[in-house]
Amino acid sequence: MSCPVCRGPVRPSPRGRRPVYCSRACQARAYRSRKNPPVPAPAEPEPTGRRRQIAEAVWRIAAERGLQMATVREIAAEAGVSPRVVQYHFTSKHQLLVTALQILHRQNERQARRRIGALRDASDPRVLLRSTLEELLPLDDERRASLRVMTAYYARSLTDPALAAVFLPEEQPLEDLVAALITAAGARPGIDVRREADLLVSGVTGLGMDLLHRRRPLADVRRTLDYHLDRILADRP
Amino acid sequence: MSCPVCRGPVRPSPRGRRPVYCSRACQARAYRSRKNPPVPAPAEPEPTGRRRQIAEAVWRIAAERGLQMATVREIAAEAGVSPRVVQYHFTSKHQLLVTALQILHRQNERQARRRIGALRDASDPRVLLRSTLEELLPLDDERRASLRVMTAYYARSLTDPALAAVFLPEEQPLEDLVAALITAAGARPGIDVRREADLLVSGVTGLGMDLLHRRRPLADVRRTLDYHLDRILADRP
DNA sequence: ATGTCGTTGATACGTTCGTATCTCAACGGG
DNA sequence: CCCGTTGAGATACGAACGTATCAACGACAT
Repeated sequence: MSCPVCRGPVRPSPRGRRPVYCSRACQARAYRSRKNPPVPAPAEPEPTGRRRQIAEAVWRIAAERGLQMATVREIAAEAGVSPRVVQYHFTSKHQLLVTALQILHRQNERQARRRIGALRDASDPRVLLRSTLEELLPLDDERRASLRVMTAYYARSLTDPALAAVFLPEEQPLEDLVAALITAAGARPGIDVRREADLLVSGVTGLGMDLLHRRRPLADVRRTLDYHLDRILADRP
Repeated sequence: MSCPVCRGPVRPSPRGRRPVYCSRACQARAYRSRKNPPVPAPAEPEPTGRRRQIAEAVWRIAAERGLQMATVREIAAEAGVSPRVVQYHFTSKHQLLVTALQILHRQNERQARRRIGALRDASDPRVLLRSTLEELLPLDDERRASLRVMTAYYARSLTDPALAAVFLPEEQPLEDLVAALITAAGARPGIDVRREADLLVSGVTGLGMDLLHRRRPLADVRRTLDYHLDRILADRP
């Protein structure tokens, strides 16, 4: 209950943390003597990805336990920080949720572009189209988790304009891309590329949700997809 | 090469034409649904009274403000009863949410059957098929609200086995119905009815979600649906 | 040596949550 | 007439929620 430097009395504060030192001078002196005998330096691996680190905690909680379990205290524990740190880096919980969705949204887009871009040179347009569509399916743990998070956010966005704004602004670049890929791969005569792209994209979305629920085996989805690609695309020589 | 009825494997025959169905029973079932498309009895009426009154309050709150706003006190206020009454008629909040989902699920099915059944006599199979698919779209306030509620529940069911159990147990009667309706309306040669039904149902589900978000105009969805029905079904005389 | 600034720790505040408890009115059969 | 059962009101309780407050910290500048 006394100042560890000058042994003098410490005035208690009416609120918040109890003071340790009796004055700013004693605090500085304690700091200096603590630093002079230098410790090997614990070396922090984290530069300052605090906001991202916290956002990732939101994703994990939302994917595993649902968005309603993403409380400030849970998020902080999952991120390995104190609740105060969450509070500091995001002005409110709502803003945190919106930001976490924005980051995930951008990352998904970048990830998909990267994966598809890797195939662009080496393979034929049909493989490219198929990969683009499969990008929407929960084919590995990462995409499954991401799809679960996006699903939770989608439901909440129906009653939260700030979240809806993250989903909406773009005007259907995915459908455009799929339509372009169909054209590039060569459509059979009589095929309306736009309408086929519309049903393919929304259909793969729906099939992905069935996969999440395990309401349908993956092989079945693959077979359905193959059938429709065969149907739409002209035979290769 | 699987049975279009039960999806099981088909044993090839040593003589003659390759079998399409895995058993005589499946062949007969396909014939029956081809001749007389399903849409069975209107089923039993829903329970009335306090429990239903409270369940409806849950739906309204979930549709308008989201499932996370459905607290016991809010539900009671929306239903016009005291919180104690909610507590009395449902042992816990979780059981209330599950029950509300079950009732809505059954009601949706009954409603769809009724609406489709009304068309059964007067119109041709193509109209029947189209109406069945449009039943999944938010075409009026009632269906829009219902779809919003079901979407919220779907998201939560990913992390709640009791809710998932309401969605899962049935083995794809909707896809079966659509497949039967396609067969009844007359498919073009080369069409795989099963695969078409799969993509149609999941596609309409995805398009319905786009409609909820207003990410896509209704006329666009209607045109996409028309295109695919034209593509699948043989021309009528 | 002290000041500044971005960051974090510990705790407090006021509210709302789901649920439990206690109470009473109405009713029907013995 | 008593008494057990059913339905519902009023209120309490402990936990968890989002957020607020302020001292302490560590790096750097002066």
